[in-house]
Amino acid sequence: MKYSASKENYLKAIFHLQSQEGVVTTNELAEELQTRAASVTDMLKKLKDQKLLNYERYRGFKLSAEGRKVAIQIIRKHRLWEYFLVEKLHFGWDEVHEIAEELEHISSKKLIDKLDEYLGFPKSDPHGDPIPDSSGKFERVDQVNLLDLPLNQWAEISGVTNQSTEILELLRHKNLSIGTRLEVKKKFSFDNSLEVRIKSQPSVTISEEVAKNIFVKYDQQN
Amino acid sequence: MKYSASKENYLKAIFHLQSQEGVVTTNELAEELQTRAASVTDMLKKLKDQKLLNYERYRGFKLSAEGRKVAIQIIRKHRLWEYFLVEKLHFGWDEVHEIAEELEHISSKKLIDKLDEYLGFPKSDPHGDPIPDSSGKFERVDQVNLLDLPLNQWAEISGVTNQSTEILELLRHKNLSIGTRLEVKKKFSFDNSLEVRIKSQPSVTISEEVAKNIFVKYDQQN
DNA sequence: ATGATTTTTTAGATTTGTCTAAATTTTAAT
DNA sequence: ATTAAAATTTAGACAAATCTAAAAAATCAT
Repeated sequence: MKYSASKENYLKAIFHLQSQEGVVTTNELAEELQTRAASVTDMLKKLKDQKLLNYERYRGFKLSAEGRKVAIQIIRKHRLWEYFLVEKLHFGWDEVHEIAEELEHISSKKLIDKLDEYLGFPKSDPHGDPIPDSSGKFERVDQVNLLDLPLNQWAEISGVTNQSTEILELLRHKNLSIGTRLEVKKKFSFDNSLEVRIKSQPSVTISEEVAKNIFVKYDQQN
Repeated sequence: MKYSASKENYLKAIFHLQSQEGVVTTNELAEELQTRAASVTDMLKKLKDQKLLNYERYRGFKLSAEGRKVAIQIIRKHRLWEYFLVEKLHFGWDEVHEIAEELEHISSKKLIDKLDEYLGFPKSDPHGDPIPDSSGKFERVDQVNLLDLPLNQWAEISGVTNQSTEILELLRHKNLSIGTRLEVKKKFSFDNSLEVRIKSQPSVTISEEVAKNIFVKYDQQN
């Protein structure tokens, strides 16, 4: 079965939202997709007709098994292309999201499997997110939000959720990227900002707004 | 400026047709794009409004300078992707056309320039067609149609125009591909079929229908 | 050169995905 | 338990790209 780019974007967005909230609402999805609630309702009906979605009007919705399968394949494509762009074409990891948004809709399954092989079956993309394998399985990484990292606990940045150019620019400026090891030295309860120390560098301040989007993995070494 | 995939396909098709005939007609283009003449007329008006086309009703049409520029960039993308698929992902050269038809509509200019660099600025694609450079210039290859190759003249296959799966399958079966050296041993005027000899292999027969689509370069060595 | 044929265009519909404005349903507050 | 507010859906419209059927223009054949 082949779906339009628009439908694929809906499925992907619902997948992301439901993994945070369980069930998704119309307004949430409209916000995520930068569109109007009425447009979302229209599309929900179509997705339901195609049995990609469990949806009762006014009741919220979540993907069907089939819808989930399709969404995961789109995510697989997105992340493999991002990996390709960074590792092979030497794009900065903050430049690749938009391009991958287009590439993820190329339909050939054979293409994506060959690309996967060519890249050496990578397990995570340049933002630290896991890449599903050909059958749709992917590792759940045990990452924790930077806001929840205990003081003086060394950890490694493993992912950034909000992939806007703006946040990525900010992180780059502060010398933070996937793989950077850091510890939280202080938390200010007034504005929930953090003071973060990077090995062998002066510490930097990070707002709650930014920290919310940073996920880290505990670091064994230290 | 960004154009829809559909418009890009029209521009590309017009480019190809006008390079053979000078001026293009509605029916020709409808045939090429497997659509109806009425649909073509509709689109011609839009392309004219966007100044991509010189078109007067009932009079035929050709690309404007701008339309030509856009078409060449699409062709550049198509051929670079084909090269990538064959050289890096190890697709057969007869499998890549369809996939490249999708990839050619990815919009990022930076992507395509980086891809070009990554591939080592190739001058021609796996079908032997020249790849325009970043500024739109490309080599005119001095190729001749196989039907026009004199008897007993060694030459090398440099291109195949009709890139349907069917013809490529047939060629593969007869051990013919880009780069194959051959000479025409006999021409049968009854059906314009050819008997062709490949170095160190028994000769094969090729119908006019197939030969029409094969272009060759004269071979110095022999 | 004029009537027949072919080509091209127009008119009007259809599909997909979107929108605004209005109506309906749910939820929240008193 | 009502009512006010918020969320969601429906109704109706629009743009892009396509289609069929009919009309108009160009070309061909005698």
